[in-house]
Amino acid sequence: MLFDSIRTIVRNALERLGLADVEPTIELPRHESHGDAATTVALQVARRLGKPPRTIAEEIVARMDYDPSRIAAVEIAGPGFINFRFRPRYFADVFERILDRGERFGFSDRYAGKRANVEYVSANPTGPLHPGHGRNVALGDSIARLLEAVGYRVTREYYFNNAGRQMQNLARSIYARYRQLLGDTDYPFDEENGYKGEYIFDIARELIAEYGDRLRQESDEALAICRTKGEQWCFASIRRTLERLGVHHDVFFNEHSLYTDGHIERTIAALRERGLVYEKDGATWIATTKLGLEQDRVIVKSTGEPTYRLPDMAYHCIKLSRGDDLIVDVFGADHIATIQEVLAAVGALGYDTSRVKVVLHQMVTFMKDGAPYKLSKRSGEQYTLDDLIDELGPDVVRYFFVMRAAETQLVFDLDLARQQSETNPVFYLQYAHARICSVFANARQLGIELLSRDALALDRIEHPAECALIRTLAQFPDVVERAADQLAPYIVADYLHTAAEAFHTFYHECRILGAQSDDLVRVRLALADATRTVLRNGLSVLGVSAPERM
RNA sequence: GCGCCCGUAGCUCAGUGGAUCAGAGCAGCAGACUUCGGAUCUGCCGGUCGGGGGUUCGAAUCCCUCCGGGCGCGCCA
Repeated sequence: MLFDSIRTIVRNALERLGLADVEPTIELPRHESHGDAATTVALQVARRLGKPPRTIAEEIVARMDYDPSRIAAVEIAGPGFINFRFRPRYFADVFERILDRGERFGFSDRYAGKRANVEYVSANPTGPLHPGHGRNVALGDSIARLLEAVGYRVTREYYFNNAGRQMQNLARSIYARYRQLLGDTDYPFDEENGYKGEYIFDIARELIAEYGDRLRQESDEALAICRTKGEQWCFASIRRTLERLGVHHDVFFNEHSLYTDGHIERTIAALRERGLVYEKDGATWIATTKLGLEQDRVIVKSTGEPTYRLPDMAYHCIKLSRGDDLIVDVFGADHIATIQEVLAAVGALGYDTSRVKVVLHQMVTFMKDGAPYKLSKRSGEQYTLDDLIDELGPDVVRYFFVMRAAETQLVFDLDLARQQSETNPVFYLQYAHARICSVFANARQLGIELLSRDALALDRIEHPAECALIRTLAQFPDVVERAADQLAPYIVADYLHTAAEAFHTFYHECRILGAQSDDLVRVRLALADATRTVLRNGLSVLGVSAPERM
């Protein structure tokens, strides 16, 4: 948006040079002294033309046709960069286009008509979400919001397994606590595999309230009741936590349905058909070495039960056959081995795995009292994601988890996050938004209305801080698109800081309601309003609220 | 041992598939409107981009190698 006119000017010059096929890249120079826009197109074509880039730059500039009331100077610098300097009129034109987009500024329809599926959280119902899950939750949901911001129709999916060994352990854990609470204090608890959290006692207490001592006679039926009760309790807990973070899934996919629907059978048959399956030591193996991986893996144990890999493969076959244009899996780093096997197998079955994008985030290290704070569901620790939200609020939690690139090992200092509440990056953004809202409240009291684009005297824009703010705002749509393409919400978080900063600087240097003329008051109010839109839309992508006052 | 990720300022991190003087936040130091929210703004301090090779006119960025951290490498999920 910022460089649309520049791109046209450069394209036309290239055309006159017989280089109509070249797509010039226009960039924001790293240093302000290098102007407002720069193109490296002369360097791009230097090799092809066999001429020094500076000479080419001169030829291009000589053939440029531009409006001197918009562009102050075109300079050739260094090895052949072409730098442009804008006049305020140029920024006024850009601002006009920002205003045209209104409330939707920053969002686009670039991928309109496309469908995306984002799978995240996918924690099994064996306990409350722990803080480490927070990164997956925040990352996955922000990615879903980002994709929506560029036009995708997004399905948010949660994959879970409510059968299998883990659930048996849960049931046994609950049953053991149930018996102990009933007075059978020597009833054995499986220290190795059992879930030790306090919440198991809570579930057991609910069972006592509901059934009294009627489950005291140990039976399959009693365990089944424990299992069902445990699943319901855990899912309720998980959903409550997600709700607090503004996260809602459209589809809860039960792994068990893969068995009842016959998908497991069909997948294994299809793999067998391609000669990728063999029997050894009583188990069934997949020959992933034939697909370029390190070693073969068991897909059906000698007991006849599939390993987790097989349903994962079947599940991805289903996801790929639904017709989504993009499938995003948000996983923790511990899934790295699995995802390779799954994609290799599914690819061998003829599915186009290039539609699957895996966002693999590294682990989170929580620091408390200056030391790593170990959090494990089975270690008996009580600290949960819910506790973290209690302590820091949903906005801080969401922001902190997405503020860094997924592949960094996030250090989350619980003490710092709490203390930081005054210089917190989240509050910096929210404060800018609240401040703008406050200006509008004052404007309303003075009877000053926000004017429509056509009624604004945009030629009154001349202050450098106004131009700098417009320059920053104009980048927002590109930032959103880049973040969506890279599935990287941190890019938006980073950008919002520079946007808020540009506004605060503008606010200090330019009086809005006290500007010299009514025209200028209106123009600056419109600038503040556009900034508010950017902040609101940007924060919404991150799932962070934009309060009107704080 | 093998695979993937990371190593940039005291700390946490950017650096858009190479190119015009290595950037930001926090911490530290020094300052700032008689008026729109000082949860703000301005400036300063601070880095042989983990080490060493290589490719190039040019490397934080690409290749090789070593060192240091993380996560995996089950007939657990």
